[in-house]
Amino acid sequence: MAASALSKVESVGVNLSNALEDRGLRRTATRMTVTGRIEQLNGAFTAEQLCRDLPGVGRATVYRTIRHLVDAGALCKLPILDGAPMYSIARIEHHHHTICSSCGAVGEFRHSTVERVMRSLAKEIDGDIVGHRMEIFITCNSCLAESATGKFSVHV
Amino acid sequence: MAASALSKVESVGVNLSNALEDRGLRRTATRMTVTGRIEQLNGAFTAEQLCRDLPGVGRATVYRTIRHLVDAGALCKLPILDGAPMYSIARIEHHHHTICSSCGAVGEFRHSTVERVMRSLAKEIDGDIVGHRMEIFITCNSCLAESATGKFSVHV
DNA sequence: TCTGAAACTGATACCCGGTATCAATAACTG
DNA sequence: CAGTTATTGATACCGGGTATCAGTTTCAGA
Ligand SMILES: [Zn+2]
Ligand SMILES: [Zn+2]
Ligand SMILES: [Zn+2]
Ligand SMILES: [Zn+2]
Repeated sequence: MAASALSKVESVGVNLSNALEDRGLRRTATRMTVTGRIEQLNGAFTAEQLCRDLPGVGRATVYRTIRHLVDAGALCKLPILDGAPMYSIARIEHHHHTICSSCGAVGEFRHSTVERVMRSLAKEIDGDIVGHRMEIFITCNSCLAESATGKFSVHV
Repeated sequence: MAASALSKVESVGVNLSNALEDRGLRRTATRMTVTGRIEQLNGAFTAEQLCRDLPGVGRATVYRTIRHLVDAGALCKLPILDGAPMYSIARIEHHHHTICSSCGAVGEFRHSTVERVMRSLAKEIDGDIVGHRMEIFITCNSCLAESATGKFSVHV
């Protein structure tokens, strides 16, 4: 049988504090607290959310740690129109996001056809393609149940 | 001959002040100044840029007018990771953006294959798809010439 | 044309997310 | 252990954007 073009993003065992260490940063207790919390969360989060979850850690440190992780490629940063960016653990693989327009829940997916199309675009776009980003706005199943009102704006 | 899957976004004659009037807003001199300036600019712009261009118009009014235009669907708002969102006149058609990672220049395009793929994704994604967004990061031709350093970050 | 209600404007203060500063502290090195 | 360097977090600050609100403009109706 043909494999589906859509595939889940594998939850590769990423170790965030190793990612920091690999950048020459020290493995401190505070950083372990932050990375530990991020690893506990299963899904996307905002910086403020992390601050709330870790009242014992200074705001600056939370933001700095997130920035380090993004720089290390261990977190991906997802721009949210009209809102703070969200972060999620970046598995090694390239992927895209689904965002529930109602509750803001973020999911990840890969789709081989999408990537093939992107590749084929290269011939037709002016300039050198250096990357791309794609988000699919959805109403997630749990929100469908409650048929909530839109909270995130959508670029249709 | 077969039409290319890629097409330029038509520069439909959009009248921004009409768009405001259609929402029940008054056609004031200040608003004409703002919409006039936006129509002069050919391409994407930031709110601050518009404020600079129109020192005679209050910041609040510039931001309010932009918001009205976005609400009216006459401007599209493009999230820029690590930067202020950019706006461009929203032709009626659905489209996507190219962003030069080096200079920030924004272009628009449509690609029928992309839309077909998005449509086909509907079967495989959990929840109801309500929209999508896609940006292609490029190094534009003029930047290629100067091989400038990256300024905008890219979600690879 | 006058008049009052409603809309608009812009100076201001404020909010929010995020960052620079910097003195105090912790972590390494030898 | 002592010196050096990295880290931390309180604080002040910054940029983008919005709420407020008094003064001005618009406009429908008399
Ligand atoms: Zn939802
Ligand atoms: Zn992709
Ligand atoms: Zn460029
Ligand atoms: Zn599309």
